[in-house]
Amino acid sequence: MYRIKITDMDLGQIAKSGQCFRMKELEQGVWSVTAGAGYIEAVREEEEFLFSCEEGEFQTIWSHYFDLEEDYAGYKKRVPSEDSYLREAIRCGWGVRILRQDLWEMLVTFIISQNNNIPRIKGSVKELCQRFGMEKTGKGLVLSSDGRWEEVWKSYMTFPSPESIASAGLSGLSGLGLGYRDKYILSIAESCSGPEGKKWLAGLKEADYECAHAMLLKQLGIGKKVADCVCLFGLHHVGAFPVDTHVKQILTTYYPEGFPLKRYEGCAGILQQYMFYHKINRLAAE
DNA sequence: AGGCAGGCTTTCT
DNA sequence: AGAAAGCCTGCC
Repeated sequence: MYRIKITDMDLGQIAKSGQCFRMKELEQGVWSVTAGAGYIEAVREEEEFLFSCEEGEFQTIWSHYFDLEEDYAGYKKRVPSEDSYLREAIRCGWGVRILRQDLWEMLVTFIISQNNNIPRIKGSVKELCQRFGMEKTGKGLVLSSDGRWEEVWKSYMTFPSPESIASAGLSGLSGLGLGYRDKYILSIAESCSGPEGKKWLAGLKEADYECAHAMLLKQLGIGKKVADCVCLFGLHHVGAFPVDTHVKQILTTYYPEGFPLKRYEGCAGILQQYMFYHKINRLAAE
């Protein structure tokens, strides 16, 4: 186990921020996270977090995954008090961070997300992993009878590879609740399969934001919005600013003169996450 | 060329 | 019924 103090992070808020669809609360504030890198569970203990891994693994994998190198307090300071809407959104979603998730997984999940609702997206992603992922074991946390946290082995499903989805074919993708998006998923799986696919993914990672966005737009089923989500959540181009139906409503309501993208250059995507979180969680939180 | 209407699967509110 | 982290096609 590893204990560490982390500021500007709340796992419940991250789970409800619409950027990841496989995080879940097990019990008593214990969160399970399945990433390309593996599996971990975490719980908050006042100022600190307790993770179900050793320090070495945390430093090499999870510190990066939770984006701990980034200064979120610094991002927040860039929003002036005059911008009362964004100040309120940040107050509401103070613990949201942009996770460093797997690029391939972000491609699939954000294609699924189009014209869709979050419960259904989660269902499709879960079914996809159940059907085509691999079963692995990783360490989790349990509270022992004397009130101490202990590590236990748990089993989890990995996110399926491009090849496993591609070989399933269209018929293999039925019953997952993908709807008309099934052909988009098959297409992106084919694009990412084999040596050619690996090369394309590697090139995407190398590219800057403009170039990556253009590469993504060439894929079937990826438009401007999904491309921006992949740039933001899969490539960590935090200047990307996905405009979906919720953000569109926010912009017309609070920024009728236009959102000051210039002022927030280089961090618009992070602010977009606070806005999105506030929009879909404000009612439940009040 | 660039913009717009209509259609698309299915679930949730 | 209308909306949901939209995109594709065909038409102008």
